Amino acid sequence: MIEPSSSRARGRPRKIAGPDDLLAAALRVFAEKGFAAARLDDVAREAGVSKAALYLYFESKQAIFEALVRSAVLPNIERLERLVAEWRGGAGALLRNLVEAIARVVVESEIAAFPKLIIAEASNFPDLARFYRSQVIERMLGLLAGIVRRGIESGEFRPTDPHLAARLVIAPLLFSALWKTSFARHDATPFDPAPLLRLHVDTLLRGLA
Amino acid sequence: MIEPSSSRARGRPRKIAGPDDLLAAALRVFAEKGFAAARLDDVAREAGVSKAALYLYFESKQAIFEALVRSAVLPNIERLERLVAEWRGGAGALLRNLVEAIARVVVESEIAAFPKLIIAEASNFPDLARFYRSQVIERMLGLLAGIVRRGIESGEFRPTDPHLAARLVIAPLLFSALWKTSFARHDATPFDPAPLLRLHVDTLLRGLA
Amino acid sequence: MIEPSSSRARGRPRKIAGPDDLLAAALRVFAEKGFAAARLDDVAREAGVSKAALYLYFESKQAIFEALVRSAVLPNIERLERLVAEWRGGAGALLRNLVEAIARVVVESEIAAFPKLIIAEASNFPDLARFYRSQVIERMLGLLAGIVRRGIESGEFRPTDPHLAARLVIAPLLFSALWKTSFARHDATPFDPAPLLRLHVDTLLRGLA
Amino acid sequence: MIEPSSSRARGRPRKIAGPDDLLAAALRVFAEKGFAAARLDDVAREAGVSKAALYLYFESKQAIFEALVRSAVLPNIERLERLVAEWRGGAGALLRNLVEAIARVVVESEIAAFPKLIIAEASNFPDLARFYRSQVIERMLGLLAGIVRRGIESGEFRPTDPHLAARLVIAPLLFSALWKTSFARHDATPFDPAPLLRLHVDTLLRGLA
DNA sequence: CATGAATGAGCCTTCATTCAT
DNA sequence: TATGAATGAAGGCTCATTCAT
Repeated sequence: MIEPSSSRARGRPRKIAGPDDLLAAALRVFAEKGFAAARLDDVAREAGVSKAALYLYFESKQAIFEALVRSAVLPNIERLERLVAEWRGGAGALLRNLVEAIARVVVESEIAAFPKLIIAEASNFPDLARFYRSQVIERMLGLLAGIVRRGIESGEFRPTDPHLAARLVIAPLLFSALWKTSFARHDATPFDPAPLLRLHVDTLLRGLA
Repeated sequence: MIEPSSSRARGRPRKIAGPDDLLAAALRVFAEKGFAAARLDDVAREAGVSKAALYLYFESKQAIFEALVRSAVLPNIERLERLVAEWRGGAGALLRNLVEAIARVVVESEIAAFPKLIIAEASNFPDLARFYRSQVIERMLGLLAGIVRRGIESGEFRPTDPHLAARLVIAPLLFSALWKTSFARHDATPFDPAPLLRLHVDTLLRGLA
Repeated sequence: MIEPSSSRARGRPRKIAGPDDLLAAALRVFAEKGFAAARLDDVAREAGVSKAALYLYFESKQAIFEALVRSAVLPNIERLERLVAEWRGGAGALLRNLVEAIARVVVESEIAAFPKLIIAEASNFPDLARFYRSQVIERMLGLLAGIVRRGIESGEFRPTDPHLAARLVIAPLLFSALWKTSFARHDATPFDPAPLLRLHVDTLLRGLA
Repeated sequence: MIEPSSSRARGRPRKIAGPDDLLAAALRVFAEKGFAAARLDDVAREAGVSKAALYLYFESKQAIFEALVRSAVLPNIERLERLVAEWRGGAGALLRNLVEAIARVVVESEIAAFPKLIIAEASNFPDLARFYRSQVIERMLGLLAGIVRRGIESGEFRPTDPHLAARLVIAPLLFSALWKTSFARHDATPFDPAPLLRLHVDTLLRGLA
């Protein structure tokens, strides 16, 4: 998870920048410029360290990018998987809950920038794209497909292909994340995906019923 | 529209490369690498001309990118607007038709690369992002919102916010386009968004009914 | 052979720098600083071109070094081999002639810098060292060993190991080349290996007799 | 002399690294890479200390190099001068003895790397080159010239320029040292200059007789 | 004494852009 | 119109050197 010093001891004020802070800075710069257009000068300045300091923790610019992706996604996926595993209730309500949970992350954290970054650089970093696809996308789609399947088995949903339905669940979330990172910047009113996602869940649940 | 020499005079076949060919080559390279990582060497080689020749038609790399975006989107938007204007029938059937029309373009042409490019470079080229948003996104969303509004007025759809519903229509199309350009590359089976989009329209129309 | 424009058409004044000129400049700078301490800025300035121009002809700094070594040695070796092949006379006189020929090259050309460069960088560029050893050193030692063997067979020389004797012939020549490139620079009187090499041949021929 | 802690107080074994150990490590690294390509990281690791520790004893990388040269050569020169001063016998036998003594050092110690280092860096460190030339080369040549002069005066040698003859004595020794440090590395059989140097002395003494 | 962490300066390399032909 | 050749302006990366502990 990319939060400043999230792995540091609580309560003890930190003086120096650790790898997590560097990754947090890198995320901000990469999210802004994209990987190729981002300059390590900017990442270093954003982190408050010298450019050379980046090389104390990472082998190369590409290694920073890879560490960023690898470090930021798993905790969130795992949180969602826990939410699903512990759920006691109907499939529809779970879907609604999941979408709201994801929406909160999209709104509040910088994580919304990852889809943009992955999409932009997938063909330049095929290994990373494969990693992200298997560790994030497929796991999340699998999670959603499982919920849909449960809903079908319980009679809550009509029979459909759960894997396709999972993509239908995701699509407006992805839309919101991309909109936030790419277009919302210049809007007068702050970006709020909540109404869209409420309508999304309402409509989808009706559609699947 | 990015087709080799599509805007050239009919009847007089050309051998040498014109601006449209250069843009077609640029689209292929930009789609593959992204704007920043793309080299004009590659664009020139892809177009079969010298690197200097690019500067006979365009002021700069950025100008190529802008001309690319500006040239490629309007014809398609206009085609869709014509399709909608000429439609005689229900709103649901029109939505289904529109989604299918867009899906065909996504599958068959290189146009599917534009969303990726725009999303990736929106913050580096705010003017271009604004242009794309107003000329493509807003027009398309407006089109769809109009259809939804018509459906609501005719009683075909339940009352919803047409602008939000329009985004729900778009989201799986965007998902398909991005999947094609970023992840489908390494799949064994060729990418086919048709089943997903069929389920999408089915579910959405049920959900909006 | 590293001579400005040696491969250019005679009589037509050249305007632009070709690879040979770049190598000639590189030799001067590498000879002065050594490979690692040499800056491509210096090579470029010495050649009168921009630093980027070096990359029109060579892949990297190392490639320049390798091309330099590979291009400069063969013509000279071949000249010596021709001299030996065409020799009609005694082994001793041939040795004296060879040493004088080499001495002239050492004095007049920049080639004397190669031993220093190879010796300094042999362990950093093992492939290049192997190339130089097999294409220059071994060939030259073979040439000399052959002459010594001829001298022994003709009774001109006493029996000795020709390969060792060849090294004895070379050693003062190497000494002279290294002295020129490393120590003679700061001497008041210009460096002249002739007296040393005269004594060398005199003494060696007496010693081998 | 570069031996671990050779100048330390006798009887008190030390565990931590002193300046002599650092110089010994520096010699190994410089001999391998050359001065410019050697990294202080490597020197520190070779010495088993931190990179910062080098700066407790030396002002700079260049200072290490200079201390290395200054410390390593004088003891050996003095040993040779003592050997010569104490010699009771003919000039030829003394020469043979000297060459053998030097050959042993070349084979057994790392000192053989100095000629390579000095030759490679002479133009980058003119002061050091001057120091080495006056304190090592000139003294050694003077020593040898003195022996030759004695041999001429005693009638053992024919009249020649003693200074030139001294260079003839040195040349194959230099050749051996350079061969060891630059080319012998990749040979299957270990490098042994003894046969060459035996033939050298034999031939030279005959030649001077 | 000793070091881990940090950095300023500099170098190799790339690439969008220009220009003479 | 078209290009091969050339370059200025960075950017990634390295490394000798410093400093707080």
